[in-house]
Amino acid sequence: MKVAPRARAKRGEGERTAEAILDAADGLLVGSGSEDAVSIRGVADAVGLTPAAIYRHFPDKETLLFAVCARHFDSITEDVAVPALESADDPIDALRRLADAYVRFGVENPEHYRIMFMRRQDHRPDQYAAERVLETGLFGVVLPVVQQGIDEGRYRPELTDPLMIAWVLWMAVHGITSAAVAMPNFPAPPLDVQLRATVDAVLHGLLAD
Amino acid sequence: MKVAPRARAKRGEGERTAEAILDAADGLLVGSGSEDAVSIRGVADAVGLTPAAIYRHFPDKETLLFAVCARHFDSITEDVAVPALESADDPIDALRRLADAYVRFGVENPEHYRIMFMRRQDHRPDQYAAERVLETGLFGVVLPVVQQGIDEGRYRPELTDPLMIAWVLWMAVHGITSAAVAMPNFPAPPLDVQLRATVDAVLHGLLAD
DNA sequence: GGCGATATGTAAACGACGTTTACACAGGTG
DNA sequence: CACCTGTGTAAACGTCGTTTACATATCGCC
Repeated sequence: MKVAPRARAKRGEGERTAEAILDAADGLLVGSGSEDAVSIRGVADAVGLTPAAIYRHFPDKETLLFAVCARHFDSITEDVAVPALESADDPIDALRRLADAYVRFGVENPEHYRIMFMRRQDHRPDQYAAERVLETGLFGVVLPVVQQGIDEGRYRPELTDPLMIAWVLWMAVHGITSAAVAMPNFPAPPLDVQLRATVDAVLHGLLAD
Repeated sequence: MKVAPRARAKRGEGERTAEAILDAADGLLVGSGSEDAVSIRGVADAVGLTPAAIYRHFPDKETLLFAVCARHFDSITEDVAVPALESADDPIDALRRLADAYVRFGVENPEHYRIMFMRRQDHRPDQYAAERVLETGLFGVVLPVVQQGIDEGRYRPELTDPLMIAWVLWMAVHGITSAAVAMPNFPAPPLDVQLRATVDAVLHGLLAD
């Protein structure tokens, strides 16, 4: 999808070009549903630049891909997590709604999810290391909710570490999401049934009787 | 790692060459720990053939990679699952041991695990479709164990579908394994602690009081 | 107002990759 | 013996990420 050459950006306007590159890359990623379809040359064509020009804005392809996904994932907090929290009755109901939102976001953006959470460590640019993933991974939102549940005495008394509780929950929804992303044609129970059963079981195990 | 040219196989001996190719590819995969390091040219060099000769034995690179991983995964049943079952006291203890073996196998063969369970559907050769994964995924071993637990009345009475129980368990261990494979440097609890907490919680949720 | 520094961009190439095509040859079968 | 087929090679194709050398426009500064 070649496009008319992009007008050269003025000095200091490079950030606009970088945004256009992100838009183009995201468009290719969403449109094709495959990371392989996003090539530097393809992005350059789509944005009206030369391949080499991409490297004025991103050090390599991995960083570009992660930047695309980070933008996508940033929206999950505002568009998905906050509404889920606001409509929840209590800190346990909130977790159920967050789990639902998380899985839905993952299967609706499968290639973004895979790039973010299912790649080799080596393919992860430094600035998207573990700490940052903790935020985009919704951990920052979930932890206070878990803490609130602890404070209200909702969990089994021996469970005092919010990180461990949040981790168990994340692993459960991440398992479902990554399996759905990697094996969408699997003869598995419907996604909502899976999720319901898993969250029920995990919460049953975590909550006080 | 170029090697002396391989003696031409006699008619009908092509299977030996295919095995040598699998060995070479597995060696590269294990040695490098990265799928990217396994190139058709590299495999050809390691086995003493020309790149084009690889295609006499495997239709494409994906199929070769999956064949390598399938061989690796076949060993999990014999070497890992069976011993775990034999040393178990009861069908619930068996599940704990299987979960342990599963996660350990995954983190010890991370690239094999990723290729098998964390790739795009499109990259999966037809013969390694969902049904086959059900076997290599230990489902064939787990299902009877779950059924036995149901028969013994160990699970909550409303849980009557062994597939759903097995699925919930698999999603939990798959979540842990795939997270460990994709993000080994994550500031997470130690793997055994995670696993213990998750399996405890899930089983607590699944089992009768 | 010119000048140099720098941000932005291009043209061309490099080396590696998966794969295909055309060809070669050996060995079992009729 | 002739032929088919399994096995293998040489050479090429097109694509990819990336680098290098070079161009040019714009801004701050004297």
